[in-house]
Amino acid sequence: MELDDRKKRVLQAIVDDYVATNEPVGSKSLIERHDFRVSSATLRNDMAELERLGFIEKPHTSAGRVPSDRGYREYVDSLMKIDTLTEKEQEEIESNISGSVDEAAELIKNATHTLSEATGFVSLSMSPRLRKSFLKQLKILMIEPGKALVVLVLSAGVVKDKIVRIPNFITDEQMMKISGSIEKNLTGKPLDEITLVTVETAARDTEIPVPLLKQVLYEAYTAIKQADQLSIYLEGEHKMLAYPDFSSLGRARDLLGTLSDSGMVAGYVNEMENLATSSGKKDSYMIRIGQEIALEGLDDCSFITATYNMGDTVSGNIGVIGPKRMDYSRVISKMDFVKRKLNEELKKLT
Amino acid sequence: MELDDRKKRVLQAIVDDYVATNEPVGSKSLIERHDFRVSSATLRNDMAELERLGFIEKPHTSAGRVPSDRGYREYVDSLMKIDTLTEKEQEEIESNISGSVDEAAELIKNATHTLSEATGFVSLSMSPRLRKSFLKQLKILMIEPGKALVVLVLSAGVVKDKIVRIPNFITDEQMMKISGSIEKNLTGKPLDEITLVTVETAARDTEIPVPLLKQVLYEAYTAIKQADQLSIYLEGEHKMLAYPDFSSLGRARDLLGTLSDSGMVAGYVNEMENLATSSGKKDSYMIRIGQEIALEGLDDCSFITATYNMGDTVSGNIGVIGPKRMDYSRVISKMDFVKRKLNEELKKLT
DNA sequence: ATTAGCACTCAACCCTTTCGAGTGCCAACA
DNA sequence: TGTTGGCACTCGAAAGGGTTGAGTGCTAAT
Repeated sequence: MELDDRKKRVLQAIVDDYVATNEPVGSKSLIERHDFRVSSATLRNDMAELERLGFIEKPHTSAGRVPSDRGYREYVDSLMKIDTLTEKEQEEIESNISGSVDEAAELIKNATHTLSEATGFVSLSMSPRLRKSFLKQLKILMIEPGKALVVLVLSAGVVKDKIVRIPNFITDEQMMKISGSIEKNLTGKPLDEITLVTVETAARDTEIPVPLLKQVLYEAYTAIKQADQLSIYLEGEHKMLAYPDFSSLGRARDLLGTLSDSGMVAGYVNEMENLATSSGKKDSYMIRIGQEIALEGLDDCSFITATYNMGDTVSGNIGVIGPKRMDYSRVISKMDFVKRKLNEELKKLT
Repeated sequence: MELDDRKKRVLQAIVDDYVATNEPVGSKSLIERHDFRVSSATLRNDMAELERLGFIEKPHTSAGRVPSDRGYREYVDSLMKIDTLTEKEQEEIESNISGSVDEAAELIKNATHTLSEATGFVSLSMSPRLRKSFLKQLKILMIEPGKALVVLVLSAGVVKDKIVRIPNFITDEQMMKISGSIEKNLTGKPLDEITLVTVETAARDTEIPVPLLKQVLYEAYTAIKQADQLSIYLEGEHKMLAYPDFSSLGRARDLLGTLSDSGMVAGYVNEMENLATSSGKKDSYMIRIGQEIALEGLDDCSFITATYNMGDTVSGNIGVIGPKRMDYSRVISKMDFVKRKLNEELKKLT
């Protein structure tokens, strides 16, 4: 069921035109805009065929054709050619991302912001998946009686901390001992190999009374687990309102409603990432179109993600959500460029 | 130019009805819904007068009346009666805010979330203004050569940290000395009294080579200043789309566009707070209506803020942004309750 | 000061008409 | 067999026109 050459061109032209004009495209206007050397009637036949195959559809009987999800899919998979950014576009992105930033989190935020600005769409980033990063330091600072700060330094230069409750009468010195022995025994271990048991055995030979010890260890453990938690950063939601695709209040509300549930979006991105990783087919970017996205209200959107890297074992995602009627080529090339720059900058931090 | 009694009642009724129905209210329907003991013609006269005075206006010649900004102002200033929350409402809020949370930031976020849920509007919180809080601890942790973590513990239990660059060859011991003497000399000082000079003099008598010292001190200083920076947290923007007041795409876009510029909103809130503080008239809450709000796109909104407290010297704001056609009484009482609960919980943390 | 009555206004709604881009299909053609 | 011109048909969008009804201001009487 391969499409013949002209049909491919027709589908490509339909997507291009529809993206550009937001009007269903008809056989006649196709002829006008493109140099097909055939008549409109011929195209009509081709279009009827494309419709039969499910690549395009008509909003109503007497309107032009519009690409279906499958049509877009075919387009991004084999028809579009990724274009390259102009010098100016590159510079613009570059100047926004680089800059003297000392924390990875901020850098990633910058990149996300830049991505949203550059594409005009919603952009997002997932915090790095730290479960494969390893512990470099663990300190517990006494803040006041009953309260301490657990500070974790992880590979890839990430620092996390958490305020925890501790027994009131524990001394500074005891705390040093505990954190010292946790640190000594767990340094170099990936986070996902650290369990409550590992923490407990790590601190076994400090001579602290067990009940005291237990609570501290438990809190240290939760601090470690918390560091491992994913978070998501979303930006530019309001930009979606500018696109006619969401000019119906209802659609816009559904969309923004879903996006506002950042936990849900994060879960979805994560799931997709896991799926892609485990299935082995790891492209440089990943596209979900329309109904392929298992999130309510995103039926008219496409969701494009890429993976950034921090060191060898740690990675996260950045992504863009826009109307599925988008200029995929531009968006992908921009995202790719942002990703590359981000990777470069992240490398500098380590 | 005091309004006579009946005119007050008329204005009040108009606001109430308009808030409830979102339809311009006419003399006849006023009579039906309220127990005025006069005829519609009389009300028409009153309404004409209220319009002349600028409290109400007509969308078009032959429609009913709608409160003007000034009308709402009069309403909130002297007509409305704040109602009390039902047990159930109270419980709902209470259960959402309390809970075992160890960090103030998280608590405030919870409160903001609750506020948005309870009102159905956009809610926001400003981070505590820490300039009046004082330094309790300052530690500098070496992370790796050239990189350190400055950890500040402030009064009111707030902890801030920042990764900074330091000279490569500085030793652990030297660092201890530096942070030790900064801490010793600055502990107890309010943040806003700490300047680069104070920091430098604080560490004067460590025997570290000056160039090294200078950079570390500078970084410590920036870390302190950064802790002092305000940030804002906004939630529930998408909820505004549910209100007919923003059913025009244009208005909705302007509104969400402005709200997405969180720096701008933060600046505005801060400015208002300063103004209120300096002018001395410190109410338990503060209302800005429609055009009174100096932010683009919020012409149809009202902006209500209150102040929460962390300890004696530190405070911040929580607030609600909703359509100006809102049930002020309910919103205010809810916000007030959230504020009180938040204050209670914050107290528990210290 | 209040009221009944009346003429007037104007957005909202509904109905109809017109318009035109686009379609499917067919018969003719290379 | 693929391509083409021609033609009848479809149907949403836009434009026009009439009706409705809630609401108003004004006036004269109470």
